[in-house]
Amino acid sequence: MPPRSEEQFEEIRQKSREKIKKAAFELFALNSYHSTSISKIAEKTGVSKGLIYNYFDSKEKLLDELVTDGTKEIGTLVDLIEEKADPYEKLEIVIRATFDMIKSQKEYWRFYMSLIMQIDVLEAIREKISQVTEILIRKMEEVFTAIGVEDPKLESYKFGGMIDGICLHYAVFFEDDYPIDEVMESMINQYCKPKNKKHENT
Amino acid sequence: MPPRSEEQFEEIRQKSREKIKKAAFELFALNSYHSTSISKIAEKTGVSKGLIYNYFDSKEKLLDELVTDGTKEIGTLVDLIEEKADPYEKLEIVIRATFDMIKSQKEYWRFYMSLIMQIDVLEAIREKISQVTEILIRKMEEVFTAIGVEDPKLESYKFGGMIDGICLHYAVFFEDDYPIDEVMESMINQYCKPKNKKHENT
Amino acid sequence: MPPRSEEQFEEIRQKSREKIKKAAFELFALNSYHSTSISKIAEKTGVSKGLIYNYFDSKEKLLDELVTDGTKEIGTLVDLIEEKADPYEKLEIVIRATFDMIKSQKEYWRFYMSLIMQIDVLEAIREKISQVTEILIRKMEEVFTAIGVEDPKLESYKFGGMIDGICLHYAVFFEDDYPIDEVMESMINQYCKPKNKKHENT
Amino acid sequence: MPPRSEEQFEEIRQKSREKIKKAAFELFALNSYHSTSISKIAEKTGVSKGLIYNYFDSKEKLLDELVTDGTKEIGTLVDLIEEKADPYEKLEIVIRATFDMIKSQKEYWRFYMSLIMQIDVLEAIREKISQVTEILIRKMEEVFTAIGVEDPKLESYKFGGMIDGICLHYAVFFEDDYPIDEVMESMINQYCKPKNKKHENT
DNA sequence: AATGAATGAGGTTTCATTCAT
DNA sequence: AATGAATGAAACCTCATTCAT
Repeated sequence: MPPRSEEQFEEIRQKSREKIKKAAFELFALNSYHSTSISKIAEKTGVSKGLIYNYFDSKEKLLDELVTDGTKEIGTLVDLIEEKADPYEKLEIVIRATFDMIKSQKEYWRFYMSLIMQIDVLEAIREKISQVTEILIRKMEEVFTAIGVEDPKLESYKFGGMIDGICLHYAVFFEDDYPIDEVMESMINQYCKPKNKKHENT
Repeated sequence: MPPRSEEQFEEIRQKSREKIKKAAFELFALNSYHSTSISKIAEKTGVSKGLIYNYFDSKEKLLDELVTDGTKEIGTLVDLIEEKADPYEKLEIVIRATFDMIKSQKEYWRFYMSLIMQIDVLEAIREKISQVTEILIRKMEEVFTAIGVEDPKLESYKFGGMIDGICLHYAVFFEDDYPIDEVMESMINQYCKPKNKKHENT
Repeated sequence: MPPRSEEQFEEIRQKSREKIKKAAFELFALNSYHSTSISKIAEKTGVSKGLIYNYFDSKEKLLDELVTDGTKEIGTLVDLIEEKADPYEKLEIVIRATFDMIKSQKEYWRFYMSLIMQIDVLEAIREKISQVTEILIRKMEEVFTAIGVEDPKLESYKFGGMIDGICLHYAVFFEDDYPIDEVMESMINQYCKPKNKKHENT
Repeated sequence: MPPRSEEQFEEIRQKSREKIKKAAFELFALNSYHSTSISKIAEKTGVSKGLIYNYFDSKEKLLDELVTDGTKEIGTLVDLIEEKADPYEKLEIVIRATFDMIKSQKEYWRFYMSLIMQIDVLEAIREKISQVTEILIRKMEEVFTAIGVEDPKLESYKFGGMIDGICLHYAVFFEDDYPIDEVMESMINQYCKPKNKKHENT
């Protein structure tokens, strides 16, 4: 009677890891990294404190893994862009995808914003998040070049700034009364329609 | 017959208070509120832990005072806007003043961004910061109404978003290679020139 | 598959709790609540400071539990009274039980006396102790009524006062030379013999 | 122009000392010795912390002086006894004087009770208070001998116990509903009337 | 005689982490 | 794989006391 196969064990391990990460994430997002104790995570997960240390070397490593997961998810945005050919559609997909993501995971986003602000929360984490932003802005530069705007680099900085700024206001500054959908449509109107005059006239 | 005059005492007090606030501010900004201990503040200030409690009722009150100081400063932005009559000039002064402020006090700004992200940092403090943003956006709405854009409210949200987003990228995400001055001029070009065509054509 | 059974854990917990309570009690009784630090309790118990907070939410809760334990014990006195039918025997049992208790647990009693005197020791705790005294005095009033003394209420206040006063002198004021047994017998002589003359004559 | 005569200085000193002692006493009585800080005493007195240390070597010495003052006051009780010749009147004066004192200075008495319970509050202080009690009980023994009761020593212990017990109940245990006057009269009735029958019959 | 800024030891409490089972 | 009792460093905070003026 073999107790359990290797895979079964591995599956149990994975499930436990995920449960812990889910609980930790929600608590970190809701109450901040510092005020969330391992005890609370264990309690919310329904396991013992000791078990958490079976899966994660330390509280910081647990955080690190959460962040890595998150940046991966954001990375899919880049893939979405590649799928479209038309630059205006590329802009639109970036806008829509970003706001969809933030709307469905307000807490998530707030969490990442929160993390990046706290230098002491492991410099490596900060960099990871910053890099994703930078990559996106570089990608947008290509898009604006394709469209043919005057200064694609600066346009891309402003575009990226507006997106992140709106997200910031929506998720963090304003409590519940932010007209996120209308603002999104307004952005799409502004950025994703060929400005005929400009092209025709110049 | 007090041995030192009231004024002498007041001067000593003010000096100590300022020294403590300065040290606290720098540490909070660099390492976050939670990971900065009173001990570290005392050490950096060069005084005893006890003295800090002579001047500030608690760590939280100390933070509160720093925030109040900061929001006061931001409040002057509103005054600047009132001084100008032309709406385009109003927009320009907001852009210039904001970026000037953030350039000269990168750490300061980072500090406030950091605070607002940390839910557990006393709700009252967060609100104080949020309100300032909200006031500015409402003010901008008036300006866009004066200019006669189609949807002043949404325009104002986007404008405010872009400013804060750029600040965020400059002060937090990008290390040192952010072309803040060029981006600023580009924003001024975009927002502060009468768009003749629009008005003429429509 | 818990490595130790629930009962094993429970047993360990109970043992630790009791050890801590015992040490705390002795220190509180000897040196007062306020001058007994958690450090000292931990040291005397032979555990770490942290462990005490595993079992008791705060120093005050620890005190509260000690008091609750004590008042329970005193409550048994009331039961003893009910067991006897004759009022004189009731008086005798109160006297004997009280003095027996105080003799065997001088420190204990001193502790409760000490607590009730310290206004700042959580009003709720003081009330708990006061109530027990009040209940006993009301009970004694019934007994004196049954005996038929002139003013049972006042007699009961005096009786209760004498008992507590003697206890106070024995446990707190006089060091070691208090003739507690003789005083007790004298009280029994005074209170627990039918005063024939009185009843016969009047 | 001599600044001030030696006596004037001394008078100022005495006044300040008294003001400080009064404030300290009230705070100690109301909030306990441990929770009363030098700061609070200084504030209530209207002087600086430093000045208190000009007059009293330490917080403990200040307490010591208060206790010494108090025991002196109680000492006058002994004098009162000597003034009366009749033993019954002696008993009555003790009862009346004690209850008068406690009624007019509930807080005062509570304070002394509180102190004696806290061993760590300087053993010397405890002894001072205990001694006064002991002296009174010895004096009462003489009185009961004069009256001719069977066992004057035990009678004296019970008498002293009853007085202190009633005081304890009145000042500490019962909040406001203690019939102190009636209990006092009842004690006088019990102890201060010649018990003819007893002497006549036996 | 008088002030109050400054100190520093020590108080209560929290919590990441370890480890015997 | 899993438990939770136990640890100990470090957090915030208080306060008796000193001392320059």
